[in-house]
Amino acid sequence: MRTKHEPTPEDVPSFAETARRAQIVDCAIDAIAELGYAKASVDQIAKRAGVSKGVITYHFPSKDEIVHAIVARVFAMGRAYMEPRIMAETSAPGRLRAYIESNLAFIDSHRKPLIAMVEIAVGARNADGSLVIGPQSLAQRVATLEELLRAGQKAGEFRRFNARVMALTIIQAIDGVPPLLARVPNLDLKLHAKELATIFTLAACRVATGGEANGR
Amino acid sequence: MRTKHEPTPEDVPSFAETARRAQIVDCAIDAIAELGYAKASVDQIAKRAGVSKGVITYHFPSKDEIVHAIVARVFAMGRAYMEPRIMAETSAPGRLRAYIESNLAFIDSHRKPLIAMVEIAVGARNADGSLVIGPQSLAQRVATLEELLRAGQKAGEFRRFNARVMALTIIQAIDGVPPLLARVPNLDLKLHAKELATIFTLAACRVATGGEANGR
Amino acid sequence: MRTKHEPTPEDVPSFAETARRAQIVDCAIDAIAELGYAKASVDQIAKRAGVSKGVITYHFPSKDEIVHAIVARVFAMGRAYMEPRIMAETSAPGRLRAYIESNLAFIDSHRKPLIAMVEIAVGARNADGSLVIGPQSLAQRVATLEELLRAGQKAGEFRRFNARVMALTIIQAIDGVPPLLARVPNLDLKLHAKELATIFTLAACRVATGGEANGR
Amino acid sequence: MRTKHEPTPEDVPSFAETARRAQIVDCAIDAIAELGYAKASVDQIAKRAGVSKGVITYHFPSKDEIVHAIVARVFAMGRAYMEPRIMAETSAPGRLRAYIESNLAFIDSHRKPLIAMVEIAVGARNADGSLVIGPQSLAQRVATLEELLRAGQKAGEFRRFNARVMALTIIQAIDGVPPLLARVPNLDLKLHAKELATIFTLAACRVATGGEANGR
DNA sequence: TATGAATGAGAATTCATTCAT
DNA sequence: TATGAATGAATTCTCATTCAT
Repeated sequence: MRTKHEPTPEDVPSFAETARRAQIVDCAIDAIAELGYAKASVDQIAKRAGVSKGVITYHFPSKDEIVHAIVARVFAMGRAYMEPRIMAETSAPGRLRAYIESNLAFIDSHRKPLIAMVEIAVGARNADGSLVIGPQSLAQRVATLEELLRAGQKAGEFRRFNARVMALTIIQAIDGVPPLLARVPNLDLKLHAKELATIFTLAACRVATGGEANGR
Repeated sequence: MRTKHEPTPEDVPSFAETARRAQIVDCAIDAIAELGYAKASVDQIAKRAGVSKGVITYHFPSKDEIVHAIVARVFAMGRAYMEPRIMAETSAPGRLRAYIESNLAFIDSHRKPLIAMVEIAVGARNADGSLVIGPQSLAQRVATLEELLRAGQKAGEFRRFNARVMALTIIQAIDGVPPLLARVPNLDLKLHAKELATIFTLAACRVATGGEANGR
Repeated sequence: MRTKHEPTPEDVPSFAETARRAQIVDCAIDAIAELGYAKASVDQIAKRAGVSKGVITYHFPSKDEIVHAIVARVFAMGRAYMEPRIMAETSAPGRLRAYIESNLAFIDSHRKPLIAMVEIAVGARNADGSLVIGPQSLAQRVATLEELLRAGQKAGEFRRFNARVMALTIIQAIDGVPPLLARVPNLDLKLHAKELATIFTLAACRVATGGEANGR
Repeated sequence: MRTKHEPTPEDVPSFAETARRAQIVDCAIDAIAELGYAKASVDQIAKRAGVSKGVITYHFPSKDEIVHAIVARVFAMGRAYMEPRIMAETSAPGRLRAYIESNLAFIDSHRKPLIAMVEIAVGARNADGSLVIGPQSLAQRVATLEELLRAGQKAGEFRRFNARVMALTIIQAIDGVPPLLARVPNLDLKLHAKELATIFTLAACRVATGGEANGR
């Protein structure tokens, strides 16, 4: 997979190598977002990258690995964007609101990658037929949000509810946005984020504070 | 083009014809739900139906028509299931709850068709590249729910909120369920439905009634 | 191929049978002329006849037999049309002119069948790969015309030329007309026939300058 | 889309590319001439070229393009062969004779390509159903020959006749030869050409008896 | 006789992957 | 590293033919 007579340490990819891979991943995202997963052939990706098809297979032994690289990259970018924004808040409702709003803001500023992710989520299968974006990815995100919610319940800021189901529901509502974007491109995501945050704040908080939850 | 003394109408398909088409649609749903849209070839559908590949094309001139038949059928079944259950309620919160719960109940009792619908929604393209399940399908469902919400606002049962966005959000939360099912098959949908209904009741109702909304 | 318990003599086809076969042959001619041989499927023929596909195969065990029936019918009709018109002339040039003009007149009044014949001539192959309209059909027509020409030479009405080649050339010029019609539908065939007749009369008759014309 | 320091023009196909395309066109000609257009599948062409089926589609995105390449090539070769031979003559009868003889000589020395052309002319349809070799190709050839004939009339070398019809007739007589070859392979084309040239020279040139020949 | 469902072979085309240069 | 030619499997669709009713 690598040339054997490499003098530098085996597994440290060169700068050029890294750049090429990044470029290919970018172009693959473009292709998948625009053409759909099924029509995003290696040819199309190569055309967008302005290189020959061979280059792709040189850097990514199989198409699956491109897909995995896309998934890994977008998840990493999402976490990097959201985490500081969530942690900047100190109250549980603040963190919940930050979770929802930063997630949608990330989606808003990375529309193509997220449309591509949706295509991959539904269309891409591993060689054995299993989904590329399987239950684990979701479970991990649910667990993180669940923890946030439970902390709020422990602190008495949230009412008693099934944290697992609430987390799942919030994530579903968020994950529904990218496919929506593919169909309604001029959607106002800021407004949408505010509304979602309000809805779930109203739903999670102790009743008396419901009215205030909407204010900022 | 036909013998002149033909008494029966031209285009009434025979019982056998109808049954075959239904069987093929069923098997196509199975194949798509299990293999994903991309891998659900006509061969696979034929294998599941226990007939030769030619039978499929005999009854459906092209694969696209099978997909359209699936979509039409599932939408029709969904409406048939939900409408009476929603109309049985008289209060706006009751109808909202009925909307959510009957929708998830329908999903629960038709898991495969709805997983197939998700595959189609994201993976299937018309010959011109456009999505088979386009913005119109969504817009129509949103409009229906929006009307329900507005009626509640007019009656003073719901607080003031952007009905369009709320409707969109509710539908998103519901539409997020089938892909969830594909990943977490043992999900408790009854619980999920209750929780969703509570969440959106809390979010939609005038604050004072929030607590009651959860009770039944 | 026939029902066995037929009380009437075995091989006398009933009137209905004959009519059906004629109708099918007609529709096959239409289909081939309009769609081209390759696209003239049994389905298309059946649709034009307003019967089910099975009817076709019932009366014609294989598609090849339909094609052979077309060829036989058109050849027979052509001979029936031309022979009396040729024989009505007594001089050799008169017969030559009658041959050419009656042939083109027949083509003119049977455009579809002759366009179909062209399609068959080039597109149709027997199971063994040989052409359906093979060398024999041509050879027979050439022989007939050759005889006519030789008779004229013997009578001193025609100059000395290679009768075989002249016959071939005339028939080629005639056979070139139907494909021409498919491309130039508003061709004036009467004019064309006159011109052809003149050309070959000039070429065949004894004239003073005949010898020089051949010189270089 | 290409590396920036690329000195060579974008669309100049490599030598190997050109050679492959030529080879494929050659093999397609063979296949069509031997099997007929309908049976000349991509598989057959690939088999003759000794390559896999994929190679064909790699160099020619669709089968239609192979056909168009054949047509373009044969027309170009024909013109290249005939033009100098015609222009070498100075008299109108000389040019007419050269036209006919060089055309048949070209046919004689390129039998397979011309049999293939006939197959394509009748069997090949564009995606929209129109003939691949349509009226324009013919019209263009007719126009060229018509001009030649008119020049001879203007110079007083040819008698008065309808130049359009004469041109059409000559071309038909010539175009009838390749299908003849498919049926009578041992045809003496030299003799045939001489005879055709004589026939049309007799028919076109000013002669004393010309008037009578037309009479009845 | 007639119907129309069923069959299976064969067609074009797309595409991930391999490989020599 | 990069290129682009080559491969062969997979897929959709067409169609002549068979067959039960």
